[in-house]
Amino acid sequence: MAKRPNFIHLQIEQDLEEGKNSGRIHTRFPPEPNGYLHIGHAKSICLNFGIAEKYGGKCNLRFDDTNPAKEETEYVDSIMEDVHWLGFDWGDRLYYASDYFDKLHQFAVDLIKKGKAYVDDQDADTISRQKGTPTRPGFESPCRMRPVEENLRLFEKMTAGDFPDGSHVLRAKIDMASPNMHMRDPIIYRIIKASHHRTGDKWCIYPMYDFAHGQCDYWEGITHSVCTLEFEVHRPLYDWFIDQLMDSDYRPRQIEFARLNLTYTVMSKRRLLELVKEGYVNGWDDPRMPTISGLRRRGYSPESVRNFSERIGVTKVDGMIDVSLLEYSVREHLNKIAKRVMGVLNPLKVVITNYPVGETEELEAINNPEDPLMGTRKVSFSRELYIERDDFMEDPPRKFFRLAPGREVRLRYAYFVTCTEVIKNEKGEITELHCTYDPASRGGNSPDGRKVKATIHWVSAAHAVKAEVRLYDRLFNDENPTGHKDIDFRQFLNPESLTVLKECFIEPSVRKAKPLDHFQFERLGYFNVDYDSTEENLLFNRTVPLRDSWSKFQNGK
RNA sequence: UGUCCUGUGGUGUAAUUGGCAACACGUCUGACUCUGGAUCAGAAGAGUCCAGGUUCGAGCCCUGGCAGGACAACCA
Repeated sequence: MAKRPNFIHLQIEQDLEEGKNSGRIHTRFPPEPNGYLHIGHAKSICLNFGIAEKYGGKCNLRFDDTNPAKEETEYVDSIMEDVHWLGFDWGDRLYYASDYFDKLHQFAVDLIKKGKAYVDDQDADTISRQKGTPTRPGFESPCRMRPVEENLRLFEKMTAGDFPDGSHVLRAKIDMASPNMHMRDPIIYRIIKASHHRTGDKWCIYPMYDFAHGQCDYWEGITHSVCTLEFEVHRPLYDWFIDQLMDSDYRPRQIEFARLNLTYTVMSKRRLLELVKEGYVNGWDDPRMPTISGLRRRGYSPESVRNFSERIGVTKVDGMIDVSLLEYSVREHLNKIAKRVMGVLNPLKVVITNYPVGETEELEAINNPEDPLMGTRKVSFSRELYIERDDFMEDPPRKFFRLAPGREVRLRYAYFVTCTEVIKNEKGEITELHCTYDPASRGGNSPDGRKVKATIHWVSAAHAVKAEVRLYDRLFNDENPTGHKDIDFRQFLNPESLTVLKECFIEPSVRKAKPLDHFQFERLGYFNVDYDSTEENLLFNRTVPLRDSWSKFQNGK
């Protein structure tokens, strides 16, 4: 896909022109391992790794693991898997904020010695109240004037674990009257007596994110710290820390961009975690989840996610992207690569009354009309078939082109058939169709050149394999589930987001398919094989339906 | 009564030094088609948040408004 430069690229190019960092470009993707990555992170990953690729630079993967209470190894593993799946690699540059705990601690001690940090032993409420509000200045803590020696001693005791959680914090001494809340003597270290996923029980105190992030960037030689808009107001604080640290004119440049919002979805790890924990979905990788692992299981390809990221662009405008753009991106890619296959989701039996009993023949079908190199395959035809229930109407409206009593249609790659009889049960439900076929139309064309208005898909009843197919719809039925003041986002959960069809019949060529293999079920949509699928119990997920002007017409009526 | 950020078709992004507001998705036509898919051709849809100003000329520069968002976790 053609990549056009976004505003961050332009700023980087300007830095390059000015000869900053002697032409070096180094970015990083810094997730907190407290949940699975989602499509919004994909945007950031594509941006950061993309910048490195574009300018011949490097991109680090760094886990921001400064809060042992929320972080787990499971998340670390999933994040690495997802970044790789998207097609990016951090080489030997895998880092953790926890790699810098010693340096950070030393830096804190240095700040104390310089009189720029102090231990506060007031409770959280009091400290919070003293901070003021965005429109009112804060006032100074009585601990602010504590002598350096005492601060050093207290911080040492904090480090040694002599104090309980929450009893003491270390604060930077900046300006309680600053119009920027983040400069009002921010807390930089707090006591958390929890075991850390990497450092174990070595530490009782942990740096705050704000005290770690900028310094990690600095120590890693990051030239461009790309992050989301909400950190814009933190930038002066990060700069303040770097001011205390820097020994040359090198300083990472932070550039903020707008996080991704998608219609009909929620995009915060906290809420996604709630959906998982409360059982509204079946785990982080439920195909209805906007997580990278969910999209993967749903059948999205890495290419389609990357193309989507490219297409939406990068700006500072906090907007909302239409999911239809994401869906367009998968269809676009899958159309090129997915093998075509015939499958009947809601089967209706058809008997070809003039076809010999017990006979079977092989017909040739094209695997992908978009790509001749994908070749052809044989599909078996016989007297008893299944077609899609939706492809027959006993009393069709004007614009319905498919099968109806007395009407002739083409069975794809096979024959022209005409419906001669509709069989019903006592309840008046259609159970079976009788048709006749035209032997001269073998392969799908009639020698006399007569036309049919529709081609429908089918499978041979005797040859088809049974499969379970899961149809997914959007998880929420409101465009902006979290955008309503007094209504919880769960209220907008779509009760029909998952439809399980257990009696589907697919042509046998899919039997050996492996999990994650993509298919187009002709005329229906793109489907992929689920992780839980086996040769005996085939299981497909619908990635996205095909564009469908007939259903659009129907719904519009 | 703050600080910072952002306002361009329905949505998302472009517009070089100030020079006919462009592209994609979506929508609607039509062509073609053994997928009501894909493809191809075309159409509608904004005068750039508002008001002034500078200029031959402003989406872009200046002034003043308005609207939306972020910031008051010992979260990141």
